[in-house]
Amino acid sequence: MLNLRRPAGAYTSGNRVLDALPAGDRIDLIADLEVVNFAAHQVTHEVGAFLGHVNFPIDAVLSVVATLTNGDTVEVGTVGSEGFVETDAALHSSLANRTSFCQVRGMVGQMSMARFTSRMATSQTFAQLMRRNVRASLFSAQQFAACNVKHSVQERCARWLSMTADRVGGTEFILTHDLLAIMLGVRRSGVSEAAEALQRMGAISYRRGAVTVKNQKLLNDSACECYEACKHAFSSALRE
Amino acid sequence: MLNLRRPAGAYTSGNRVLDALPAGDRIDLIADLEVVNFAAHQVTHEVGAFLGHVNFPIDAVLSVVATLTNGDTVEVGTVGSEGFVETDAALHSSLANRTSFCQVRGMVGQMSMARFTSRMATSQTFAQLMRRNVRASLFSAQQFAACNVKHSVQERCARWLSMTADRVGGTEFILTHDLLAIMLGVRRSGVSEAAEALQRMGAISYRRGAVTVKNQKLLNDSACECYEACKHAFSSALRE
DNA sequence: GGGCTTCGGTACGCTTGCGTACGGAAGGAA
DNA sequence: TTCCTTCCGTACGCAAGCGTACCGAAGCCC
Repeated sequence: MLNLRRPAGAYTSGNRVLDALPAGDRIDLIADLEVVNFAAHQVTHEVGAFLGHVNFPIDAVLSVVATLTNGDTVEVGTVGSEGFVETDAALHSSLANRTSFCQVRGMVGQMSMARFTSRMATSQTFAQLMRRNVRASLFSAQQFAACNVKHSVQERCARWLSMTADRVGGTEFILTHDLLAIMLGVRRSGVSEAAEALQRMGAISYRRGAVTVKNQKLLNDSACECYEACKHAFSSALRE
Repeated sequence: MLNLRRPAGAYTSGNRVLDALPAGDRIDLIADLEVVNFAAHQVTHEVGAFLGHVNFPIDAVLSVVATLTNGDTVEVGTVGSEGFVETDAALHSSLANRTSFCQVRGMVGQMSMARFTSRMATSQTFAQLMRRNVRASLFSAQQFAACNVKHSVQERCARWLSMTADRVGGTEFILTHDLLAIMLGVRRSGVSEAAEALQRMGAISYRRGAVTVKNQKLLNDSACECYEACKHAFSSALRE
């Protein structure tokens, strides 16, 4: 997953945004990135907090959530190795607009805010990549807004599982129905029913606290269009 | 509304983002802005379109919508004189990620993409203001995502009407129940029922095709927290 | 003024999903 | 092993909102 040095200086970090940089820009990332492990449910930063560094997921999956005054929490963004969550940093702010936390445990490459800011200022390529990613995050949040009002619980479950499966390396990952329900803003038992249906059709199987994707295509097809839309938004942010 | 020149060179455009610029930066806005009138329902740009210019509303209200493959359309952002809709432009892209159109007719200050880009490059103050506004737009889209899944039709109606009332100069504006229903992603008759309730309590009154805010406080109090949250996000983007 | 379109009031049965609750089972802790 | 917590299956009545439909009225066009 993490390939610290290759002969031609083609350092790859494991984060696809950083790896989309031209090889020359990537070499000195070694000095800038500290690889840390995030545990599941570990909060990366609370809303309003000072952003000390920017997190570039390698095989971890991070979630951005909006917290309502009654304590309800709804997921408004998810990021894996195709991005980073600190959109505020890329918009020259060092205060977090939203809380985010680790959804699926794994490695994250951390860049200090100072290094990040300095790279933004000195490398147009870097800055442009970050901005494209912000664009994808905005698109994705907008898509979620429409999705949440137009698509069924089952479609949204499938969407979430599809998205997460893409971001996790393997086919199995840790997840309780309860947490997924909170992310989607629905009942726990609603998720249990949807998961049951997806399992019956052979798309997934699950045991206590973990999901396995059995048939990726079936799962994707059960998801609403928002899965493909967001996937496309993030992948084109890397290539464009 | 539009004050073309004042003695000390304190030109004000009527758009609060532009007017938040230091007086020195504002003077030459005269050359950069063309004030045009948008008709209700006029599309400012379709998704995927080339952005020829950036629209800074003066007394018009613009909406950003996500269009689903079945043709359903849901509002994912609204902007009045406190912002601008072309977040893509501020992120150095000249392609529109979303469709946007004029919700409430009125004046808009248009800046060509070339001028906008050049200002972004030459004035850090300008660029920073634009980025702050993008941040508010992102925050707002995220809030909508949570709102759409957690709040009732009536709360969301009140939220929308409160937001729009703030953006329109006066207390009355043109609006059909049908259009509001489309924006919120709900039934037309659902909006009619909510509007009836808001009218009964004395918050608004309406006639065929138009709404009048009778009691702003009552209306705000009927709205969900998302009204205040978004209002705060956009206003702090101007001050911070 | 007459005709036609658009808009809003209202109603119907129906579906989805909510809130809640209870019990069983998995699996970690002691 | 036993206990205890966490997680999931399932069920119930209920509320919100959907899809649809019909009608009358407002208001525009000719």
